[in-house]
Amino acid sequence: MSKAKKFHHGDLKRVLFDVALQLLDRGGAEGVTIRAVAREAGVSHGAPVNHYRDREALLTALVKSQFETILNTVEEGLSVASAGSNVWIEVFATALLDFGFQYPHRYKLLWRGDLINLQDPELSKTMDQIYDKLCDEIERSLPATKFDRDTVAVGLWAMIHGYLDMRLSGMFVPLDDKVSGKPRDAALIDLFKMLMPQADSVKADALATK
Amino acid sequence: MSKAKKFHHGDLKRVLFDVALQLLDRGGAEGVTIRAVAREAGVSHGAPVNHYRDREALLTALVKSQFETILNTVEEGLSVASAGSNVWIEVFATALLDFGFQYPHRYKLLWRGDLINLQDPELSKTMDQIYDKLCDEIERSLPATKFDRDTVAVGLWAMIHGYLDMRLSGMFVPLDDKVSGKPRDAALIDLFKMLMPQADSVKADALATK
DNA sequence: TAGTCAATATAGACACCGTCAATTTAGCTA
DNA sequence: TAGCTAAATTGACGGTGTCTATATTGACTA
Repeated sequence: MSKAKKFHHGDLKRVLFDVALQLLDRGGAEGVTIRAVAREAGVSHGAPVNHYRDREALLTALVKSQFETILNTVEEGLSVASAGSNVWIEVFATALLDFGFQYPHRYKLLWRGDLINLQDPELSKTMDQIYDKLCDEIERSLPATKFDRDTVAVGLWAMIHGYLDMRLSGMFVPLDDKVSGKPRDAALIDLFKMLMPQADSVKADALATK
Repeated sequence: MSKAKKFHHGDLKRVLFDVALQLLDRGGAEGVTIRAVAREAGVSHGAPVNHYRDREALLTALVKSQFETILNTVEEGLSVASAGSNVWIEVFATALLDFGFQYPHRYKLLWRGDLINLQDPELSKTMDQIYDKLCDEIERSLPATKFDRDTVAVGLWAMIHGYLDMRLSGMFVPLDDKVSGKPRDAALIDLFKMLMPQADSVKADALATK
């Protein structure tokens, strides 16, 4: 007999997870309270402790699953990218940007180190996998530059994350790039591509904005 | 007679502000509660409402003051920077990085759009002033590129903010750049400088493809 | 000097929250 | 069927923000 459908309310752990994700999308991390999740799941406020030790554990589970989603998106994108090109920049950037704009509250939660358990080994592992994928691609397309591949990896991730974070915090109004006419996020990707040395063709492509 | 030192506990508004900043540095935004601030100020939990409408107003006041500090640092740095050079990149980046590493909890609060009042006109004004300073410098040192100056401004700010945010969230371990031997944040500044025309041959070349 | 009054501070209440402890329930198994 | 154990309930505790009614203060006025 599977773990599911065993007790009073069936697979409560799954229900709690789904409800929590729903509440997150609706009202942000602030709205994901143990009591609200229990209420929404039709269960007493003390029930969740049997499945998630505390609020931190619940939020950590949410974050873990979302990083796994992002990892999958990145892996899928890279699997169809041609080697040697710097399509990986777009793959990685759009994976984050699309996710962030589609699920702003989920994205914000990813970086709430004060609410989740950063020591969770599964969480670290998933994050490392994403980072390693990024580094692998840099290594392949940037054999030797004056920059450490980690610096390029951190630089790209930082720029994308910073842009998303500021946008999702409502800190500034997004306008299109006045030169290329592209949305700002696309212009930022082009900007970053300029840092890639061997990409004369790519650079030309990036700059050939009409 | 000034507003200060007028009632029961003297300039309570000032005391509340100072205590709140202290609590912020100690325990992050989570630790800045109306009741804790009142307790620390030796006053009843209902007293603060006379000076800050609610918690959001108190936190917004903190954020406002910190952005003003950053603006001052940027202005001072720019006042001694030679025109036409790329020094503004360092001035802007180090203003944020130094502030963030010195006061991590203050920095994190700056971007907690869910805790503060983003509509506050004084707050928007200070943020706009910082952004405009940045754009002015870009305009002066990058007369004509394929990129909108706003894209360069957003790109720099996003990269610095993203790096700081990830570092302060405890999301990754900082290592030195293996090529230059510099700390990662310094390497990121160098990375960004490559986008500026008068620095290296690579980007001058790229920009020449206009 | 006595009186007025608005600004300020207090104290209590309410509805939340997370978490803990004691208790009851449900489902499996021996 | 009896017993065992995981799961769920219930109630409590201390914390939070914010709202009320009440009391105090201090500055100005008559």
